[in-house]
Amino acid sequence: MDLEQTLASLTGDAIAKAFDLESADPLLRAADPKFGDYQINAAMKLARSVGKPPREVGAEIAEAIRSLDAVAEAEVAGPGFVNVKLDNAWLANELSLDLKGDLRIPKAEPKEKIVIDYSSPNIAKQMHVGHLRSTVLGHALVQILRSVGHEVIGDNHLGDWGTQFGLLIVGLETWGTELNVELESASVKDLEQLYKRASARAKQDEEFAERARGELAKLQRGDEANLAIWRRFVEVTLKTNNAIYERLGVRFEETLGESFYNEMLPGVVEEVTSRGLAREDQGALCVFFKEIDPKEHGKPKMQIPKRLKNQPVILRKRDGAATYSTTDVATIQHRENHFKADRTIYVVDDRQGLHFAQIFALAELLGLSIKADHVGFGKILGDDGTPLKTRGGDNIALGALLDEAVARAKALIEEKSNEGVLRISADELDAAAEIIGTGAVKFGDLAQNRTTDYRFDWEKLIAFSGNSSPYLQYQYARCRSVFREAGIEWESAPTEMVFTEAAEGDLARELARFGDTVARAAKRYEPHLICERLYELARAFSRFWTQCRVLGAETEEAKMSRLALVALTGRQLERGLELIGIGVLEAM
RNA sequence: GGGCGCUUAGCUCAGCUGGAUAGAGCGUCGGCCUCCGGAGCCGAAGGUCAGAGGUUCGAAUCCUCUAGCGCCCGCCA
Repeated sequence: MDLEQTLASLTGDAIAKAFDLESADPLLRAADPKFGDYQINAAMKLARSVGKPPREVGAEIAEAIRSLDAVAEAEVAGPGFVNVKLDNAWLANELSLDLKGDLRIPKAEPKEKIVIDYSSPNIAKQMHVGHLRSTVLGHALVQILRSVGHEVIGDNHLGDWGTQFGLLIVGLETWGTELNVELESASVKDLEQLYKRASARAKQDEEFAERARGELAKLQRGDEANLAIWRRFVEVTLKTNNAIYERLGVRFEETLGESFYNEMLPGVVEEVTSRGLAREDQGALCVFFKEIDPKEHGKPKMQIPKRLKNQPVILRKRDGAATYSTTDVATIQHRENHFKADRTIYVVDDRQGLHFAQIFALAELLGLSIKADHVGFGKILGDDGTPLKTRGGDNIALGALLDEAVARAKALIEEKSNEGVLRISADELDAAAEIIGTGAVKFGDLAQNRTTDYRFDWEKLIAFSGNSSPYLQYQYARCRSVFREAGIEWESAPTEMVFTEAAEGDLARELARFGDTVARAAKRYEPHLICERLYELARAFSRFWTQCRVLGAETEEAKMSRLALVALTGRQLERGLELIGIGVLEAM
């Protein structure tokens, strides 16, 4: 259900009617529980225009909304706050509808077609922690936006074209035999080693660098031999990455790397130039935003952001090669023209903020109407507050990171199983560890506000207590366990509810907020809101669990009602975790 | 030099369009297992929200300035 939207509209109408207004914003806010469930703060704002003291206005608002079915109590307090307590019977009915109606997540209006650009690893390099946030966040956003009704295309914009391939080809020629690396059997790790070596050599050895540039040029001209090598690089990298995507439960609708846009680049350059948006400078073709007047490009209302004025965008280097800016312009055009997308979202770290601001401004000047958002995020830091690396200073491979998470999960599951706290048998151990371990990594990442850097901490992640995914998975397993105990199918849970105990009402109030949270997470691109919601829900459930007997309830009606609460809790935990890409276990 | 961002409890972090006494987790201290799963529940201690001004009935939140830290800025992506 969409509790907040429903309440806001019900109370807003009531207020408008009471004060004879066209419409009114109730300024509805979730309240501190000691004051009620929600509070309406419109009285302070309305007081002036109505010409009455705020408290008096508040009293009238309280009076006006008291008759609503959804409202059990409404009282004015303090300077004019109106504290609202929800009606249990109304709430029970709404939650019952949620249970029958697949949670009734509110749909976004209008429905849009959205291309989400995420993960985007480079070819011939292992995926590392640097790709974790983009992959996990992007995947979560795909599912969240889909759940509110959008049509979403996930696109893996591979770094599969560029200068590294010249170096790789020459590196392979030079050290392939020595390092026992053959094209047919090379692993991504091998390629990464080759690249490092070649890159270092090129910095000191001009002749070597020149050879690399030569091979690159051949590749870019479409030389068959080099293309074959390049294809092999792509193939082996994708195969390795797919194993990781599989573990993460990530699937892309499209994998259109930079190379895909290659043949469109001259057209982009031509178009930008012919529209008078670019000019040559020091041999490079550049866009100088400070010289552009949007009015002359049919964009009278457009403001060029201040941050774009001081540096140009380079579309073509002195050597004639296009840059990633050009590719990104081609990409955004393709998303509008080919996919007919209404919106495109780039899940790429914050450091590229300026780049995307440039691309979006350029796209607008070129007359594109697609909406574009850069969903940036901060860095993952180690214990010492610097970007997370291995002791040797290398990036930590994503596969290795997941392995460690799973190993740590496994050790802890074994320990807890021995203590009798968990009931995971030996033959379920590996599968459970995989779900719990990878889930913990994802949750640890997604639970953070994406815009800030965060400190990666195994202890916190795998401690399995507090705000963590294992805690949520555990509460879910409890939900399922009651039904097994009761001998009732999980799918055919009772749906009618009656609340008598405080803990039931408290849990119901948490359950009522699920839809609003998903809607907000979708609107703001913030999966951490879902993490927060699920954690609040799980805590309320756990309190309910200690205070209310389910199977041992006093009456049959109470038992059925509590089973319904348990079922709805379980469904929200499962769906919420699914939205952020985390699996559950029926028992653990 | 220009631009973007950050600064909240001992530590790690939430805090939405401005609302009442700023919240969690971890850690610390103290309670709770005749009862459906204790990875649990209840409670306590712990804060000049970096600092100074301003707007407002009301500011952690909006504006300005200052300090500290981080990141970005023409031929890498």
